[in-house]
Amino acid sequence: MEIILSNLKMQVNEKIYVKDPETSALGKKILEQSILLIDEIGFDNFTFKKLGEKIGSNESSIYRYFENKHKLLVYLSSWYWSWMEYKLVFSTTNILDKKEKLKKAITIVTEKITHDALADHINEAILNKIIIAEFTKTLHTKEVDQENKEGFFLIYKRVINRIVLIVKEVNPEYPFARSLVSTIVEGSLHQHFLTDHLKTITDCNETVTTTQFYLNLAENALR
Amino acid sequence: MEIILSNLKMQVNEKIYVKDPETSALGKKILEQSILLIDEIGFDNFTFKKLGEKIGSNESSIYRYFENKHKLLVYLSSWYWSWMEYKLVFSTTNILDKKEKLKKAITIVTEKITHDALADHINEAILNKIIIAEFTKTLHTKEVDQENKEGFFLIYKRVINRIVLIVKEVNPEYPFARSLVSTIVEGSLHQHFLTDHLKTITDCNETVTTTQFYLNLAENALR
DNA sequence: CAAATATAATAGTATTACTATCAATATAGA
DNA sequence: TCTATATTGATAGTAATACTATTATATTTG
Repeated sequence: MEIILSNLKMQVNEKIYVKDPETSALGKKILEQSILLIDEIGFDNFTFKKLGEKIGSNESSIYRYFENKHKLLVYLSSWYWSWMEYKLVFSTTNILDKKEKLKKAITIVTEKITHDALADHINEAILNKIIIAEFTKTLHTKEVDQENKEGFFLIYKRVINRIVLIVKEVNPEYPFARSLVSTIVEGSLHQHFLTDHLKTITDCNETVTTTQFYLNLAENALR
Repeated sequence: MEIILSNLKMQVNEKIYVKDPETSALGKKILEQSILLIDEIGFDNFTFKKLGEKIGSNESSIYRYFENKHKLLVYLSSWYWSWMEYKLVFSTTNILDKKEKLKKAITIVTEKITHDALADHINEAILNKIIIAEFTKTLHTKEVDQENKEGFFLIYKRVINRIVLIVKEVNPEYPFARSLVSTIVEGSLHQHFLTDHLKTITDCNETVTTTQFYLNLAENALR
């Protein structure tokens, strides 16, 4: 997987950026360091000025890549879900047993990422932390319908619909495949968040994992 | 229920506000009109200046009730979950059958609110819309641990833990009661959001409801 | 009626979220 | 290698945001 992924460029909708950050050293630096800075101070306190200082670049240079910080977060999220899609496709294609295939898929999307490091300038473990803490903000805006039309969330939706297909293979009669999968994908981010911050309303921790909870939930739902 | 609730003051942690908005006409106007304005323009575009203009009051007067707009959103959320707790307790106390009790509880927390109007200055249907669109933002901040310590999310957690108790009555062996309930409560807000904005990744709509999906999910999980 | 309290009006600061302009530098092509 | 072009950096500036402080004016209460 490492060989394949390190040669692949994650696909991100062109409308998200002004200039493709993967095409220059500065662009890659923006991606790399914005992940670290958002993780450090949180997306709400994150500004292009602070990022400029961190990378020794001017604020105005960053604006040449992204219109605003929201679009940067949408970009990072798209990158993340594109990466997730590769992991998903790669790990499930050769599994013949349908139930095993679904198990693998659920494991991939619900696991906490701890040490993957396939693209040199993107730290996937920290990006996963950002997705857990901030992904919801990419959707919860007044512009969501417009941005959805423009395809900003295509990859995210495609990841979900790929798993929906696997669910339908396991149980074609189950009437809530899409809601089940979107609940698992979004819910697992939420459970990770609760494990980190509101432990009294989750059972997930180091020993009982989010993955176990959702494997159990899906298995019971599709029986 | 109407008589009881209209005489009850929802409990909200004192640390959330500077001055209790329920104690004055201006305070109530702030609550009433902030709900309408946040629904109209979205929380990100909402400012105390705009709210001041809307209610014919000065920005500085609003700051005497709430330190900032984040605390106002936390207040509105607490009010909402406090109201939800009353509905929950009131509707489930006299149900003896455990499964029926759980069904009722899940129905209460997953239903879309369309016409309740119990507190004269708070429009619960619009508040429910705000909770669907914006509640996640009260939790996803860098200050979440500090604010959790100060009790900002107590009522929300209490609502979840009340339902957890009912789940445990239905099936004491089930090992994921807290995660199941937090998934249902948060997930149903998410499914409502998807129904409104990303229809391709949900099965919930006017005919197949979010409530039906979660009733089915919980029933299968606890079998 | 006086005292206390609440609200309004005004002004001011620091930060944010940009945009515009121009100079410096790197790069790529002829 | 020279030159044109693209890229980045530096500076400046604007409008809006997120407040704080002060003082004046109502309003309530004792």
